[in-house]
Amino acid sequence: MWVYIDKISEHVDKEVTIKGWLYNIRSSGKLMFPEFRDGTGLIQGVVSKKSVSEQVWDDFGKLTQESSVIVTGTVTKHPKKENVYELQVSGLEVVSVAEPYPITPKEHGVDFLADRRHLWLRSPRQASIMRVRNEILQSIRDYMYANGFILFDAPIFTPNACEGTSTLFSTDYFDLGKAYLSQSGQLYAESGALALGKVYTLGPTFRAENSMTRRHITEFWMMEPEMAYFDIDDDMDMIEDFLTYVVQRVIKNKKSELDYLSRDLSKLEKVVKPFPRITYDEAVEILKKKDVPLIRKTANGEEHIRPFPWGEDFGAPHEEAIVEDFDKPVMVHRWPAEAKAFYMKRDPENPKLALGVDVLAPEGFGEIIGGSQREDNLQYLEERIKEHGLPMSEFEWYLDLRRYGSVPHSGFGLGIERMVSWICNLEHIREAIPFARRPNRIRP
RNA sequence: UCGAAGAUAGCUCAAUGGUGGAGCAUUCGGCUGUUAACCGAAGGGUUGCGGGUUCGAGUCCCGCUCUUCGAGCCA
Repeated sequence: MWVYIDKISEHVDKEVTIKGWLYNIRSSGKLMFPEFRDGTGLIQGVVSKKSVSEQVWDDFGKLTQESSVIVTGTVTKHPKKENVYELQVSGLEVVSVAEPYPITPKEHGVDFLADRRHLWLRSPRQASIMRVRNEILQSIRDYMYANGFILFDAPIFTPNACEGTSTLFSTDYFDLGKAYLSQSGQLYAESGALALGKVYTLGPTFRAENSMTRRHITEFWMMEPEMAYFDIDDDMDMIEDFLTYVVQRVIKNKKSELDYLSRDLSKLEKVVKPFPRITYDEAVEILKKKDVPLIRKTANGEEHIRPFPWGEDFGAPHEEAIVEDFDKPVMVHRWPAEAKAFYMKRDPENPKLALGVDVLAPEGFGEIIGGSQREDNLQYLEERIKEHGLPMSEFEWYLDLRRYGSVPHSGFGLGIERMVSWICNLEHIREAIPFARRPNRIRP
C-alpha cells in the first residue's frame, strides 16, 4: 500500500510502499541506512544484506543523492528514539538514478543556493517553510471566509499608481500606452467593499524599489481586506482578532515544522489579543526617552544625526526600539498626515494626523501590516490628489466611490512573506516564497 | 542609490610577497545500528576579469564585474 511519510505512524508493523527520493545514505558494511523523502517528510530505511535480494542490495549501492525510488518495507519503531519510525526495506524499484547532486547535506553559501532554488526547495528546512506558508495562507482564507469576507481579486495590470510611479514596473499595453504592475489592490478593494460590504484581495504585488535588504523582495504577496462602515478602531479590532487566529492556528497545526526551524514557540504563544495600541506621538516619546536619533546621510556620505523629530517615518532602528518592550505585535496609529498616502482620512480631532495604523511584529521583524481609515469626503480626497501631484483623470472612477453612497470604510495590507519570516524566524525573506524576486535576481 | 566586507577545487574555507592545502562531495576499497556516520586510497586548480609594482603576486596598487551584509524606501 502506498503511504506518505507524514502518516507513517498509522502503519506500524505493516508493509507499506513509499514513493519518493533518496535524501542521504549511510552504510556500515552489511547494513545500509538510506534516508527517503517524499515531500511530506523524511524517514530512515534499514537495508540488511542478509534480508534483501542481491539485486536490491546492488541497486542500493548504485543510488545517488536525489535518485527517485519506490521502496517497500515494514514500518518499525526506532530502537533508540521516541516517536521516530523506520522502514525495514524489502524491495526497491529505481525510477531514475540522479546525476551528482549539487546540494549536499553540508554547508552552502546563499548565492550558490539561490542559483539552485528549484533544487534547494527539496531540502527539509525549505520544505518546512513552504508547509508553514501554506498553513498561513489557508488560515487567512478560512478566517476571512468564516467572517463573511468575499474574495475580491484585484487586477495586476493597472493604468495608475496608487502612491506615485517611481516604484512601479511598467510594460507596454497594446495601443493604450503603458501598463503598470500593481503595487496594491487597495483602491479596487475599496470599490469591492462598497459593493459587497467586506472583501479582501490576495495576490502578488510589485515594487520596483532597489532595496537590497533581508526584508524586501520586488514581487511579494499581499492580503488586503477592505470593510465598509469600519472606522480606524474597528480596523484595529479586526487586525488583532485576525492575527491572533492565524498565529495560534499555525503553531497548533505546524508544530513539528516550527520545531524543525528551531522556532521559539513560547514567543508566538504570547501573540493573543488585545495588542498594545500606541499613537505615533507616544512612539516618538519612546524614541526620545531611549535616545534613538534620526540619522540621515547626504549624497557625499556625511551623516546628520539629530534627535528624532516629529513628522518623520520610522526606520528599522526606530521600529526595533519601539517594539523591544512588548512581546506582542504593536499597533502604532494616528500618523503625521504629511508622511502618509493621499487616501488616508484625517483625524477629525487633529488635521495634522492621518487615521493610519502600522503593525510592527515582535522580535524586530518589522512592519507586517499597514492600514488606515480611508478618506470618504469627495472634496478632501480631490484636494489630497492635487497635493500629491497625482493625475486627477486616472482617479475619476475612484472618486465615484465618494460620489455615489460614500461611507466610512477601512482596510489594511498584510505582507505574506513578512508574516512567514516572522512566524518561521527567518534570517532573510528570500526563504519565505518559493522563488524570491530581488533587484539582482530573476532566475530561476 | 550610499556605506562596509568579500570573490582560491563541485561546495565550505585555509595559505608572512617565495613549490596553492584541508574537510565535505565524486570514484575505488573496508566496516551489522549509522545520524552532516566513520576508516584507507585516488582524481580534481588559468586563485572573478583587465592592467601595474616586483627577481618573484592568491597575497601589494589601480580599474571593472559580481556577491554578501547594513542604510534609505517600504509590506
